[in-house]
Amino acid sequence: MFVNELREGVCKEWTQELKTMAGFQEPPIKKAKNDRSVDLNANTSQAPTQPSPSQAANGHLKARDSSASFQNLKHKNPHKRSPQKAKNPEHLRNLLSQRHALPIFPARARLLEEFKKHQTVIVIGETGSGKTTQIPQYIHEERLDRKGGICITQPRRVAAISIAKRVAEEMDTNLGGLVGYSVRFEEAVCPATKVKYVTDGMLLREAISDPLLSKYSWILLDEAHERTINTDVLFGIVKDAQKTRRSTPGQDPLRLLIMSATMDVDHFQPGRQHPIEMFYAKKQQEDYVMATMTTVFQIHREAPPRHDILLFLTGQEEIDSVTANLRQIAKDGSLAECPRLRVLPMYAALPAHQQLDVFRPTAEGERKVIVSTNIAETSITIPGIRFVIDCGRAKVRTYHPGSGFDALKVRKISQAQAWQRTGRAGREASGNCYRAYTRAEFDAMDVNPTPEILRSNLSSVMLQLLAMGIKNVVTFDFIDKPSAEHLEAAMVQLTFLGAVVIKSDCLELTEAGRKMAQFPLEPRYAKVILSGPEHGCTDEVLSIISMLSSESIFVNPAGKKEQAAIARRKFTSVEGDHITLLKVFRAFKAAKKNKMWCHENFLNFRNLMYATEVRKQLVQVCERCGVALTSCQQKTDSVRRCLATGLFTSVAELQLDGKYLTLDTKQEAALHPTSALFGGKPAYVLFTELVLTGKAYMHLNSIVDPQWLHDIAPEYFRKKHVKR
DNA sequence: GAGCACTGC
Repeated sequence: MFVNELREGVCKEWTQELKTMAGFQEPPIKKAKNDRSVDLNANTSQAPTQPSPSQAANGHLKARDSSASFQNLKHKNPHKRSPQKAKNPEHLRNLLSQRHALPIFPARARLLEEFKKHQTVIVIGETGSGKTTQIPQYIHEERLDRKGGICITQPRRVAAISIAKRVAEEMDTNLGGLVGYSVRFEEAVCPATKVKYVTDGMLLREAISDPLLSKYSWILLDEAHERTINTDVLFGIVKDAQKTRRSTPGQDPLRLLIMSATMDVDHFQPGRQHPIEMFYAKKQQEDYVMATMTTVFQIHREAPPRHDILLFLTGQEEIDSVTANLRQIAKDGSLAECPRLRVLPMYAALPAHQQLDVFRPTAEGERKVIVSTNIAETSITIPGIRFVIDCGRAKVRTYHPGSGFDALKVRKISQAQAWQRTGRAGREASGNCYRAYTRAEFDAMDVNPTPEILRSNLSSVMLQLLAMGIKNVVTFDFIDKPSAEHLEAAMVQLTFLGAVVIKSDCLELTEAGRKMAQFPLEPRYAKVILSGPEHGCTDEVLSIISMLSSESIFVNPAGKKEQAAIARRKFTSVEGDHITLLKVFRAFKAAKKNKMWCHENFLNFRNLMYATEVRKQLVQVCERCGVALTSCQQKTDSVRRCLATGLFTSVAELQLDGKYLTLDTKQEAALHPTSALFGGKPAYVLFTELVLTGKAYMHLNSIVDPQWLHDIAPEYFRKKHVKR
């Protein structure tokens, strides 16, 4: 490709809109309320976090943050003081004045009044308004928590921990005393804990053993706008518990606060955001990759050096090819007058040192162009960006119940994501954002991304709901109801696994199902563990499933592919990937969990340590459920047989033409090139995951014996005409 | 012969 082609490119005309996007005299972005209409029952009200009459009339308020003290709370704990210093009266006075300066403070009395009047209250205010740290304290100060504690959920672990630390400090108590937290693998609580910050997943676990959440008199679901699958499910659970407690004599009422931020203010906070000029494509672009590349050079010709560009594209392949093209074109003579162009790719699979390259400051007379996936949308912040170019698309993983596929497809992003990308241009100074789509296309985008619960396999959710005593999952109060097909598929899977039986049109949990729900795992993996004693290999399957719960174990550094392949061969098993993982785990243990050993063997130390933690927890659940910890040592075919008890609906059969068809839904599928079985042609393979990318690939596969399949589920496999 | 990105129990 040549510069001339780009000069004549399709996207050189832009319409300019929204002169300044983030001025904050007026909220710059007019959007629909970000939270979905939350079903308000009769005794529900919406309380503003600031008693401004005009905004109160609007039903909710976008509080403005005048103090910057909380803004980075999510990312780091800003209080690295010694505990002794907390007793320092001056420090305490300082903390108190900070609390009083928060936007939420003037609304304190009004909020408490609403809390006393209504059992469910929705509080909308931006991050930094103080709702997460202050509201629990207000409730405690008013002694409204006498009959039970306050539990505040967070979608992320770090947030739960760091906010608990801050609140303990403000309340001048030790963390783990009056104020505590509880996340997986880590907690700081005691019987006297009244204010507890937890991850949403943690509270969901708690609800399995105590569906009425009887320890608490207050549940605060924070960051509800993020619509994580756990917060969504909790919403229904808590409402259910509230109803039951209300109608049960002797039960204390359960009070529910839904706390949500609106995306616009949340992501464009004063002090963190400079004005951004917006540009839309004048007409619809046929080739968005080409359009964005054209724009790079338009900017490059005009903008001063060190005004860096962040270009959002969808995936690794696209990014690598665009990076190569841009580097090639940058050598063109007509660009001699321009700053030197440094083009850098950015995506999760990139080796760590290459990822770090994007953070290196731009040199004098140079310009950086970062070509990134949506990893740069939220997860990382790159300094120096003055221009954002947005292709308007991203890859989204969606589960398809009909075929059992997880599809990884390029889709239009939502308006909320588009604004998130835009915001990346104005972190340090005023910036510009070029959208490679028209204003009309933008308007046609969804306001928010599809909630996770509508894109997921629901078998875990359904098992959890049943374990909490929710009889009819179909009538459960979902904020967004999953389709009948999704619910049906989960029901079928749970039936196959022997977790439920259908009795008089209702699902009933079996004894095995009740045990399966105890495991923090997908039901099919829990089933494998329950089958452990029968096959004498609990120990082995625990290791394998812990490894499957972890991120990738193998490291593939660029330039050392050969050595990595040699190292990997030591662990590779002809039986497949599961036994390969088992061999790695055993070797890791034998090497005494040594970091250097991992490095030498191209294994990811952190992820192996994580697997070790998961395994420890699973062992505890086994002990609690009476699952015997048997071991088969070298009899690895028992291990594979055991795996098949939970994964038997994920089997593919070799056809005469050398391709594989899944037995369940007759989909064509191929062994993934990273599989230990790749290149071989076993008659039957068991796969862990089926992902549709270029084509349908089976990930993490093992050889299975068809006879085992008939032993495990005779009727199912007779129908599938599997030869023994 | 191929890998969107997170989070969580």
